[in-house]
Amino acid sequence: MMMAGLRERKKEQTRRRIAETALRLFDERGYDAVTVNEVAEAAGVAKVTLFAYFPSKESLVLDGIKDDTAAIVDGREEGQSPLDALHAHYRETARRGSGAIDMDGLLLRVRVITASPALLASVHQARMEQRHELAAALARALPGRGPAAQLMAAQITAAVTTLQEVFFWRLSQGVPPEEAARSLGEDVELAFDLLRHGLEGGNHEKGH
Amino acid sequence: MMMAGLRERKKEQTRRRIAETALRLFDERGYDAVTVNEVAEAAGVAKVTLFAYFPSKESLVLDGIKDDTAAIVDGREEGQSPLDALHAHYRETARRGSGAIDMDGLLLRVRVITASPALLASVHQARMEQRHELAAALARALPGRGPAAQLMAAQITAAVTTLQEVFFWRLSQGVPPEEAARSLGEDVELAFDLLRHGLEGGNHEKGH
DNA sequence: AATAAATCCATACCGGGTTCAGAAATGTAC
DNA sequence: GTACATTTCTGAACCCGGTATGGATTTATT
Repeated sequence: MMMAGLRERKKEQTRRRIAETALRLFDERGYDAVTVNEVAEAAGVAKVTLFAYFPSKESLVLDGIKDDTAAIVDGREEGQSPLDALHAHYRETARRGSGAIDMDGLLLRVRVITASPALLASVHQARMEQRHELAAALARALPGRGPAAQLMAAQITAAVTTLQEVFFWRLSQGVPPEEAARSLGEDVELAFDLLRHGLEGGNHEKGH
Repeated sequence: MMMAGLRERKKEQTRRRIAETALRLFDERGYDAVTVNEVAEAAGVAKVTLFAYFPSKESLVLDGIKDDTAAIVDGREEGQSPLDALHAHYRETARRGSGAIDMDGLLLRVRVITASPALLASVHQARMEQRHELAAALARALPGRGPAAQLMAAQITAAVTTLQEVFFWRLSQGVPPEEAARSLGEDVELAFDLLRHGLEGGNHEKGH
């Protein structure tokens, strides 16, 4: 009859316990200084069990941090340009931003990530894959020549990435979430203005 | 009297032997499937010795593949904008391109790299560092607000990266080097046009 | 030939990650 | 509640990349 499974509840519980233990230890002593054996022991499971729940040490931190730009492009409304769709999405994200998700957990994660070169490398790797998917989506959206889509995807991904970085950098500097969210709103407009009209186009105080 | 060092010659020779052996094995059987022990053995040295010459397995392939955009910006002529300096540099690179360096060795390296997720991740990591340096250089060059410099650095790095990728992709598809170099020249102009005037500015056939 | 310095190597070790055989827990049937 | 199948967990051994160490070999100088 399979009635909501007690097994599955325990599994989820164990999974959360492992992830939380790991994040706490990483924050206390640094990602690289904590071994997965310690995490497993502190969480009360065996190393093998830990790796049954998480495929790698990195995934203990990076579980579900994606930002699927390709899906946004693919799912845009008829007649809307890819750039407009992305602009609308990130404008909306910035507006929601402040109160929506739990800032504390997120900020903890970001703190752990930015403190570890290994995790940063992994994040970057994920972004590369995302960029390739976006390039494919753009090529679908505007079937012109290849290199243009790749160049656009690269620049868009770079801009979005930088928005995230600047946002979290502000938060880590102690800027209160509401103000950081407001600045993010401004940065989104700046970023898409740069994307649309170029680095030497507008009023963003650049000489010659 | 130190007469040109026989020691140093032997060292260089050993170093080359290790690197060439590694590249050959990686190309034959794949980077991940070859252990450094095998490389060391095939090159006739001990594992420890290999790591005395190269700091990591990756560096056997990625030795000296950087592309220092920050230095180009810092070393530009008086009155020249950062973007112009970079544009001139890559235009020149594309012109020289074809005959200058040994395409075969380079192409072999690129083939090995693109076939290995681990190496790709490492390349990407290096680019991230390069991007941060470029952001610092841009902030020095045009002391405006912070986020703009970071956004510009991100977009420029993304464009340059994509130029390389498209170039090597063409080569790997069998396009003859001279033609690939010519296409690279065109792509350089396209990329900097996009950078200067934006993704929806010019004549690069984008509809919406 | 003697000596100082550089180079090399065997071995043992560490941490991340996997494999495997079985122990423990859970679900099901009687 | 007992018996059995299935899932989950575990300890131990192992692989690979990388480091530490102490000694052996080669090279350069006198």
